[in-house]
Amino acid sequence: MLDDKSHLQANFGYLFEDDLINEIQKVGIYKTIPKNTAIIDVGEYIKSMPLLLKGAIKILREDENGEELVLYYLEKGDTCAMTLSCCLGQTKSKIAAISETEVELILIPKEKMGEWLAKYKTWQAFILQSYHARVDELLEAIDTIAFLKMDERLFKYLKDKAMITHDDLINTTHKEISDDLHTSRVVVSRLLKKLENEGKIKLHRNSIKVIAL
DNA sequence: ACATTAAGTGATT
DNA sequence: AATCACTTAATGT
Repeated sequence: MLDDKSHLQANFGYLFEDDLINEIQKVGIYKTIPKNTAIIDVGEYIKSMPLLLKGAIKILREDENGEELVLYYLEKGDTCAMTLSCCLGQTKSKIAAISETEVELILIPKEKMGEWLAKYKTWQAFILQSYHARVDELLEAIDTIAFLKMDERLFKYLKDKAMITHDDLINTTHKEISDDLHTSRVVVSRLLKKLENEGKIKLHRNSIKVIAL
């Protein structure tokens, strides 16, 4: 097993005091999750809150038919705002989460949430800041859907994806992209072709190289 | 060689 | 921008 204390300190040490770090280490459950794994599904009850140490998680809205739409990504140092409201309100999750890369995280039992809010100022600040950041990202997602045309959305999607994986070579299919953007594969293929002709990307089977970052 | 899956394209709404 | 219908290309068995 890896030394999770040092991981914790590296990612959250500048935010939390030692006491809190120690307590997190004591009650938190350290987990490694492989790439492309469902972490939370719509309708599930959430029993613990994740602190992301490494990797990226895709957060998406999903309806009962499995129709989906990507909202935003979580990266290291983040936590999921939905779990905050779910933990406090005891409601079912209204979003789904899938690991985009291999992910390392620490699960905090939900009982500790409220306790730490009162006990540690740094925890309170972290939760508030995190909530704020997620709301901002949600607004950005809404703007993207409402004001950007499909071709712009697609290019933004590719850039975001390259960003979070730190790799300009994206391994995915047109079908997967169309699912994430909630459009059809044919549309994605056409627009990707256009982007390639504009010299912004290079297409291969099962992968896309982003050129204009 | 054949089947399967990914990607490209014209035509229509 | 979505859908249909079809083609072509790549890959697995």
